[in-house]
Amino acid sequence: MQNTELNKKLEELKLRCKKANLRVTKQRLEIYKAIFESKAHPDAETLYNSIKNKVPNVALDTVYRTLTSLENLNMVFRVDSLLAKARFDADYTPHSHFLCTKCNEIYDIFLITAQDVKNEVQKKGLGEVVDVNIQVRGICPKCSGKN
Amino acid sequence: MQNTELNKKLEELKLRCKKANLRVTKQRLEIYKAIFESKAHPDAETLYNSIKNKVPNVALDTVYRTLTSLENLNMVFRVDSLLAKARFDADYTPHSHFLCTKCNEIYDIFLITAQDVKNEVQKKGLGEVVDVNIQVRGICPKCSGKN
DNA sequence: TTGAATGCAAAACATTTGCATATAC
DNA sequence: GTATATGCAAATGTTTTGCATTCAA
Repeated sequence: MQNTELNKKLEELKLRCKKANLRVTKQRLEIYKAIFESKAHPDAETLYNSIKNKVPNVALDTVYRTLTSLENLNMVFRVDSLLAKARFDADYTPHSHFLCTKCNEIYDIFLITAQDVKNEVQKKGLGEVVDVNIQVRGICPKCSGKN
Repeated sequence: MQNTELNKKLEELKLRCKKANLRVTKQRLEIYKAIFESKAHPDAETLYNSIKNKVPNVALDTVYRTLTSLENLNMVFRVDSLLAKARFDADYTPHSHFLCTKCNEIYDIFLITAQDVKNEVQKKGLGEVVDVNIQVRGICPKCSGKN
């Protein structure tokens, strides 16, 4: 019995598809497998190329649509930020950002941990730190009340 | 004497322009002012609209070019990630990402602080946390050696 | 059978680039 | 005067959408 971990995940994916009334398609399974098996945090086009041999006629837009559904099923997530556009800041006092998924607002939050992260990365020799970007996604107090 | 803080910053901007052999233009000053004065982390189009009345003929691409130069001068920075494309991950074990600015590689790094951030945000009532995204930008050990 | 997923083509959107003109120095 | 920045237009690159067809349930 090989790939137990992957097989477990694939069963989980099938289960979640069923719960969400989504169909289990070859494309969804192959795209998920490709992400699971890669350590390179692939983008849509990379995934498209890596599954072409298994799903010859697959289209790039199917990859995009599949990524969105896998994301909604909480089977994959994006490594970059959720923001569609670049947004800018001139405030260099160390702070983090709270991105509200409801109102799309970005709030500055001040945490004690940004410097800690920098220290920890340096100390562990993981790389030379230029800056630390802590993004917290969630629902802000204003939106919490609303339905 | 009003706007001392802003004026200081504008002087700093002029100084850095001179050092970098960049010209001090009305567009650069106005775009910087608009970012400095806004708490909303504006995007390029928002900035474009907010300076139109002061620089009537300004073009959107000038805003983009100016944002790039302000970024290079370390007068502003982007709130979202540096990644041009969305990249995906299927690994839900709590981890952070080290983005190397040289090789463009994304490395998983395991820090003790992700959970701390979540706890701190919840405790302070800043919002309901869905997930914490810690991105560290820098230069990875592999690239550190190279020129 | 039937509604959801796919493939194809075209559109949408943010961002970038080429080039002639305007402008800071 | 000269090199850089700008404005305009067109291009680029990623992602999304409309629609007819295919396919999982």
